[in-house]
Amino acid sequence: MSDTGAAKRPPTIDDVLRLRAAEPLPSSDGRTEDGAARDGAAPPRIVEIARLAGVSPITVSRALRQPEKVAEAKRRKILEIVERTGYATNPHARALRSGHSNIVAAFVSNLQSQQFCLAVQGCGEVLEPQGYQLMIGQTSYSYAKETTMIQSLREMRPAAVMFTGVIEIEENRRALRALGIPIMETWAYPRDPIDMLVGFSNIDSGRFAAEHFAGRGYRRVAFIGRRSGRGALRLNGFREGARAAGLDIVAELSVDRVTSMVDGRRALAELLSGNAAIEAVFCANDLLATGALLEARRLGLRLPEDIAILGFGHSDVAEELPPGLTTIGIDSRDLGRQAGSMILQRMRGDMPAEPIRAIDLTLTHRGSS
Amino acid sequence: MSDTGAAKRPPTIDDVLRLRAAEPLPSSDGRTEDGAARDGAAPPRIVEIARLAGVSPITVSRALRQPEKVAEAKRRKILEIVERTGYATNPHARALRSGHSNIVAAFVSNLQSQQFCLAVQGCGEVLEPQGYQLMIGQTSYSYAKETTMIQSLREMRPAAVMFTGVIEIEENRRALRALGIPIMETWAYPRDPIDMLVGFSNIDSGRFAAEHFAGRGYRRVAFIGRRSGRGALRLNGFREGARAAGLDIVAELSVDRVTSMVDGRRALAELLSGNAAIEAVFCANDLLATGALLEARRLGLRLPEDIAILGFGHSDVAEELPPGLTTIGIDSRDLGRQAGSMILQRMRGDMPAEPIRAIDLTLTHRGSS
DNA sequence: TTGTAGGCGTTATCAA
DNA sequence: TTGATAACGCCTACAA
Repeated sequence: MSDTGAAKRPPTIDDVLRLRAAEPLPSSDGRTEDGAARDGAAPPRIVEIARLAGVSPITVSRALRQPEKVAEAKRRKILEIVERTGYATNPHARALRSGHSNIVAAFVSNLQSQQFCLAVQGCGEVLEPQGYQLMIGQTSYSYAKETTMIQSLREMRPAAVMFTGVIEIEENRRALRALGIPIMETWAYPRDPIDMLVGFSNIDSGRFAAEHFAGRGYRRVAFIGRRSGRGALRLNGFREGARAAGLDIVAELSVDRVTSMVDGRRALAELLSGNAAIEAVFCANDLLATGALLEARRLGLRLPEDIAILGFGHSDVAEELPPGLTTIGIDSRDLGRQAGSMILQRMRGDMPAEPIRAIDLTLTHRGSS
Repeated sequence: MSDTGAAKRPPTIDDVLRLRAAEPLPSSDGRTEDGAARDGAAPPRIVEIARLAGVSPITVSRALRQPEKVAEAKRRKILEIVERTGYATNPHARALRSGHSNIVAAFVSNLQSQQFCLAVQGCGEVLEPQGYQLMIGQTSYSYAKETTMIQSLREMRPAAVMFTGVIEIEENRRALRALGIPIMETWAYPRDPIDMLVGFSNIDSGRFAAEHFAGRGYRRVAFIGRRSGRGALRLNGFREGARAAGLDIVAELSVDRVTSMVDGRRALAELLSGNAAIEAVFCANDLLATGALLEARRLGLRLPEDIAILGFGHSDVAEELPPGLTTIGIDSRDLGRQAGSMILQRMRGDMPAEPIRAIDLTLTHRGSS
């Protein structure tokens, strides 16, 4: 049925042919007298701008790329014509000749993660006004896919690459380095990033969690999370912090899947079915923590009196679920913005004074702990 | 602090210079004897493949693009060499010469929407294995941004464009049509899509909601949602359905912002503070519905006895929040996949028999209604 | 400060 | 079925 309220309309042959009819070229060069292109006409080329300005094409190119090298009056005239005609450089011709495009490749581990998307958005906010286009790809946490995508970069010739994560495979690290362009890694704090980094220590976040529990007077604590990747780092930090603060980690529950809250529900149920009396649980991410929180409420437990729950990720649902989830995390959009501006600086040829930046971890305290 | 546990390390000059050292070219043409490129070497070109195969470049090009036009033996040899050397066509040279790239532009209204991201993912799943790259942009529900991005397409020369929405501005519709490439609109069911459509009727979803309420025996119903865009369509359908089923719409609450659950909380609170006794509320999206559900529980209301709540969007949180949110929606990933395969068909030059496809709306019944 | 010459890597066109 | 030729639009290198 149609949104206009009419009965469902079978597509007519007109629908099918409409596109074919779209491109009549009324005048010889498809352009009005002032050089502005009309719909359906080929966009203006640099030679056209040059002709209108009475200069050579290379001068137009310079007026756009290195304005300081073109005489004031000419530059103004050229830019005015560019504006009027809506001229835009053909990015493919530029990439072909100059060897690099205006595309910045951004790889997220998972498009479903609000935090990763926020980081990419932040990065785009900085880069897009400068004429760069973000090309977003999803690695799906798969090394194979990561490798394929990194290989495809050789031909794409992006101006820079950014990841919501760090690259661990040495071969991929080498391939990226060999591109000779700015590479940004994020979301961790490795000893030796490929090129640039805006990250935070996952180990610290575990320590932070332990310290928080200690400060609130909990002694018998537990961990839920993955035993690989970032989860493992958070666990290591949690252990360290617990030892330092004299806490007992009475249980560590490893989950393989972290795809929905159900995984967190199950994990908490399993944890509670053990013998150890648990006062507080640190969940390595908010999806697990949210599931755990819901399960605790379903079981009629009071939070935080019967059990305290702490998550990681600053997810927005966390705020709304009574009694509110306490969560450790970063400002992902800010991470993206910082990454974007460092990338920008590098693309302009400057080396940032600090190619490695740390983002602050913060704890948002709510009712669950 | 570092994830390796070491103390925070100030970046050394090595960090800064590492990238500079990345590209030594040990042999004259930076390539091993079998033609395979090494890290840091320029990737092989089509002439190199042609030389190795003892044919002309154009034959290599044909072997890749129109294999049926190349003799069996030659084709096999060429493809074997392509495989061995890791040759990949330079996309910029191809785009420059042929006039179209392998990029498919995908515009989402909002990257934070899981449903939109799912649709884009589904589309990518179909297109990427065929060698197309998805370039994702965010319009932020802004006409200005939409217009800018559409203009930039003229130069990007994508192979196709997809939107999680429909284009309303006539100028943008014309600009898109003038690109002469497949255009895919989604998420609604307008009378006259630009080119292709995989959509569903937002009006129908409102009718569906009213019918559901009628079937469950609710009489006094209400609506929460935006008065513009899709929200307005859902309201129209809800009104129609209510009239047909003999329901009383005792309140229609318009919200301007739908950015967090808080908006839904507030809306329900406001609704309940009115005089009308309300039995059931249809919320135009799940974010609002989730907020409303939480608010109802906070107020100690029983769902669905004291108040029934119905959402739209099949969001995943909806499942987990007790007593479970009843929600109308579509399979977004499937929408994306269908869109992708129609786009693919068009890019290959075939016209799909049905350029307009309807996606089924389904209702997932849970405890809230 | 401006311009000339030429080529980036591929594919359209036409000829054989 | 294959190849020669030229051109896509721009920018690097060099010259004036």
